[in-house]
Amino acid sequence: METGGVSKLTLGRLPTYLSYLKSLSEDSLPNISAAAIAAALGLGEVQVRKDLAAVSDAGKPKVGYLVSDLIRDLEHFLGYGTQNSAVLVGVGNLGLALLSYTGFAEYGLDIVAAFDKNQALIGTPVDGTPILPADQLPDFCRTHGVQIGILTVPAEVAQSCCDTLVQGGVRAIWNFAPVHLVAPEGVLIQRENMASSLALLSYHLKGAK
Amino acid sequence: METGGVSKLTLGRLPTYLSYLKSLSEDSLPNISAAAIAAALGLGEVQVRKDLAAVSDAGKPKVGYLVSDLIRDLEHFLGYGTQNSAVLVGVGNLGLALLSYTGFAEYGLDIVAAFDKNQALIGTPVDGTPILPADQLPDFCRTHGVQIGILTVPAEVAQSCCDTLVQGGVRAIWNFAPVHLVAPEGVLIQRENMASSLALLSYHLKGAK
DNA sequence: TAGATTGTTAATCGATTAACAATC
DNA sequence: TAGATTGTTAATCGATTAACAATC
Repeated sequence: METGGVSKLTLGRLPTYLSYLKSLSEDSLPNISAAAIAAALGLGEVQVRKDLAAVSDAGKPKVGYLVSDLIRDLEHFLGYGTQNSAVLVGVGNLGLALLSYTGFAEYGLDIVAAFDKNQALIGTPVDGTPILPADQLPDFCRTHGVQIGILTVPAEVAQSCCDTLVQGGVRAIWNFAPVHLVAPEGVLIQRENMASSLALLSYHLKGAK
Repeated sequence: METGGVSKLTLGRLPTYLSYLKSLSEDSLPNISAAAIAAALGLGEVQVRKDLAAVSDAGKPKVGYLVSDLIRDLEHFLGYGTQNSAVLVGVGNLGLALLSYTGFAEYGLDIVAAFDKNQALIGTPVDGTPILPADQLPDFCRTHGVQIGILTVPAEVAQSCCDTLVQGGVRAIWNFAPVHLVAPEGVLIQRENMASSLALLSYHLKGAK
């Protein structure tokens, strides 16, 4: 998959830099070196420099980076200025949690509606987000130009929900269901694989006796 | 970090194989080939074979794998038979969602208690899990031999909660807070980086015009 | 036996790291 | 100027893939 000169791994680290820099911005020092960032985040110095060089030319020898400029460049590169509208499909426990999480706006994500097939849930908005019947999903996406679908449905129905989202013109899908999804060329499937994380935890404990 | 001959990436794929095989087990065919698994999961054939070879010797030329044997070997390797007790710290939206998610038991994870500093939450169990005051955290972990800590607290307090967990003898931490945590040698920090996923989604959309 | 499928050894690819050059 | 720090070019490392050998 092409990401325009920036590797997926680099791209995945950029939000970490950004959030670290933001946590710093109250502090008085206007500048920071790549070495300092690396130390704070437990990364290699050269890696940090290479990552940042791909995104910003605000670095000055001897001085380092101006924190505010670097924040601006990272936000611009990540597209956090422009909001992407999203729909959430599947208002179970996890879906509810994501709906009521207020931090997504900061990442340019705007959840405009949620969908569920359970009639009992429909009509009562969660934190201001309306919950609509599942059969309105494709029309809603088309009408509102929704670009992102968040899938928090059971594994068994994830693929069919994915298909419906694609029908509706959605071009990126954040999949929390523990299954592999198939979608046409041009539609990004980003899987949040919690089982994978759990495996790493569990294996570490097993190995450590 | 050592994982005993199996790379982190391989290890991360094993739960995917396992869950796919389980979804298959109702079907009548007792055998499956690595090629079929690869096709279903969108992976390379050789990669699947290599991953499975690290975990099982149930593969037979011409026949493939006996699904039930492969499931057994994967579960054994991942340690899903032995339950690991865990505590959850921070009963906000995400914490609540994880508490009420019933699927973790399948992965050998047993959340035995949750902790919060908010008095209003304490005392009322969520789905059978008691919520206790934060100051009892280290003692509880020691007394109950808790091995895993799940951190769903705000970024600002994540490091200090992490330290408390380590004090309590916890040896693996699943961190949902958007910060880098520092812990002593031997304590695994597994970060669930949602911001990273969002960056990939957002960047894909930006690139696709 | 022939062929399908596994498992392994060697080649490729991509990301990280190390060494160096550039510059404020 | 000297030194700190950036940015880049080359070397290393690890994972994936391709080619092959083994075997039921």
